[in-house]
Amino acid sequence: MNGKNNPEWHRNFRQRGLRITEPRKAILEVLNNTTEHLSAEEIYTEVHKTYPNIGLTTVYRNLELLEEMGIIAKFHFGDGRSRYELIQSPQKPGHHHHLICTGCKQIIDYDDFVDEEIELLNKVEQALSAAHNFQITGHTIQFYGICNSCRGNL
Amino acid sequence: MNGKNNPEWHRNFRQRGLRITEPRKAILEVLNNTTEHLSAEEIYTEVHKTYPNIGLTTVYRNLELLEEMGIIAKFHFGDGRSRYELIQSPQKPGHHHHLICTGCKQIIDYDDFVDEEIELLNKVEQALSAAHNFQITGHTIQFYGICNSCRGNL
DNA sequence: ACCTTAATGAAAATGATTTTCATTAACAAT
DNA sequence: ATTGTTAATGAAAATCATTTTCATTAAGGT
Repeated sequence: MNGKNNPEWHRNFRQRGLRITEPRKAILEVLNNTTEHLSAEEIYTEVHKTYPNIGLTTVYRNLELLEEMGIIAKFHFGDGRSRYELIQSPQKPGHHHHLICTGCKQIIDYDDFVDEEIELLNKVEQALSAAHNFQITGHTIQFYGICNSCRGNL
Repeated sequence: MNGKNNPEWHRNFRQRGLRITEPRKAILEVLNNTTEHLSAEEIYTEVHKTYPNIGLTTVYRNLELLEEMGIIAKFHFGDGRSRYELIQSPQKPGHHHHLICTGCKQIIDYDDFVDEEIELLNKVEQALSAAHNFQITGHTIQFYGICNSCRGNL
C-alpha cells in the first residue's frame, strides 16, 4: 500500500521498541499522499475512509510521536488548530517556507529564495547560539497576506 | 498613571468612536510596563491587581481590538496560548524577532541581524507578491532551541 | 443630569487537545 | 502456530483557551 519507503520508518520504529500498527500505517499513508497541511481532524477524517475504526485520540497521539521522532513538522498558521506536514514528503519541494492567505486560509509552499533565507538563518542562528548560549533546533518563517481572489471579495 | 502617551491612543480610539474605559486603560498600562510576552490570562491576572473587577472576557475582547488597530501584535510560540506584545513598547527594541526555549518557554527578543533579515524579507515579499499575486501584510520569524540551563537539565 | 449605546462581566458554550481506563493486538518467546 | 507481555488503541470524560450570549453598567455627547 505504501511502496518502498515502508522499511525505512519500520526500522526506525522498531529500533525504539515501537510497534507497526494499522493506525500508524494509515496515518503515514495519508501524510504521504497529500500536498496539504492537514489538521489532526482532517487526518482523522481521511484515515477514517479506509480505516473506519480509527479514533481521533490515536491520531493525536501518533502525530505527537511522529513529531518528536522528527518525521513530521507541526505548524501554527493562526487558525487555531495545529497542522502537520511530512518533513520528507514525496509531494513537496525540499526545504520550503509558507505563505498564508488570512482570508481563505490557503497555504502556499514556496522555495524561491529559500537558499538565501537559509543562508541568513544559519548566520543568525550562529550569532544567537553564541550570544544567548542556545542550541538552536529549528525555525519558523511565514508570510501572511491576502490572495488575489480574497482581495476581490472585500 | 501612564504619562504623556495617553493622548495618543485616546485620540486613536475616539476617532473610531471607541470609548476610553478603565479596563482599557488598565490593560494598556500593563502592556506598557512589561518586557514579557503576556498571555490573555497573565494580563488578566496583572490587571486584576489594580482593577479587581476586570473580566477575562473583557481582556480577550480588547486584545482582539488592539490587535486589529495595529497597537499590539499577537504571537504563537507553541505553548498553546496566544501571547501579546505592544508594537511600540517603551520597554523593547524596535523591530525585533524571537528566540524561544522549548524547554523553559522563555522568550528572548533579539535584534542582531534584524536589519539584514528585514532586507531579505522585503525581497522575498516582493517576489512572493508577484509570483502568487498576494498582498503581503506580515511575517513571522522565530528561532526555537534549548537554552543553557535547560540543556543542563537533560 | 440625562440619554443613547458601546462596553463590561458572569455564565454558558464551543472547539481543540489531553487524560483516563478498560480492551485489543503486536510481536518476542515458546 | 500459540501464548504472554505490554504497547497501542478507542470511547468517554476532562481540560484548557477562547468565544458567545445576555442582562447590566457607564462613557461621553446632549
